[in-house]
Amino acid sequence: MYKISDFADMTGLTKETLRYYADIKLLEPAYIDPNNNYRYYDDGCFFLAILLIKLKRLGFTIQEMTSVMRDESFANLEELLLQKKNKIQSQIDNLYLQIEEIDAFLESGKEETE
Amino acid sequence: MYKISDFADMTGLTKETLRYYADIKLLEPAYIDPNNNYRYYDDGCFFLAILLIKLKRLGFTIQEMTSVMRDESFANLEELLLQKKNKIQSQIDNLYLQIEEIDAFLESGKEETE
DNA sequence: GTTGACCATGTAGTGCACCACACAGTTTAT
DNA sequence: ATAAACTGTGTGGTGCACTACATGGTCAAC
Repeated sequence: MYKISDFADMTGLTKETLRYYADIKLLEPAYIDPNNNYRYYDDGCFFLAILLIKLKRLGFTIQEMTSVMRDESFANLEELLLQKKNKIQSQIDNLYLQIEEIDAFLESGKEETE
Repeated sequence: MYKISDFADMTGLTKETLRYYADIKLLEPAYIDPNNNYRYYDDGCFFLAILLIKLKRLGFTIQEMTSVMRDESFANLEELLLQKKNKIQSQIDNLYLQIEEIDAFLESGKEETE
């Protein structure tokens, strides 16, 4: 069992982030001492934290990560990853549309000065 | 000279947005009556508003639009559009990296279950 | 001249993902 | 036993681009 500072060092997350993740029930401590409310994390939490950090790098939002965490067996992890891929692809498509619109705008500007 | 509600109807921006744009000096009224502080917009403002709305559709942030507006002659508009294109391209590149990472993660998951 | 529509200001709230701080209780080391 | 280091809670702030009030003054129509 690790206290919050130790766990912060282990994971690279800050204590504040851990407190925040606990508040929003994204990553809850394995045990909370009822006497002083100290949070205690264990190796299961560590595994989950590593996964969270990985997902964060993959562009997952807190909400999306919460979906992953709610599914304790991770049976749907692959499905959620595929969903996320589709979301990112949509974002890319939208950004390409913006580029096209900018190109069109640049072209229209040129015509006016011709 | 148009009062704020008329100008809001003309542009499709809300009164609140116009007030906000005035506050941050993105789009200032042509005249402010010193007696009652009423904002009055003119056709020059209308031209600028149309440009702003266009830029917003192209993905420009308020800060980026402010850069455009500061340059009254719009001599640098093309340059700023090209800069924005590059920024969007970077975003796209990053999103592709995220997709690649998700693919790698999916692959690693498959290996583990083999 | 009074009602209703309009205008102003200022403040607070939205969603995201935290960070920073003040204050107070607890634990650990000496 | 005391001081340092740690923990907790709660509140407010960040940046973005607004939106939504509440309150009060102003203008136009009848």
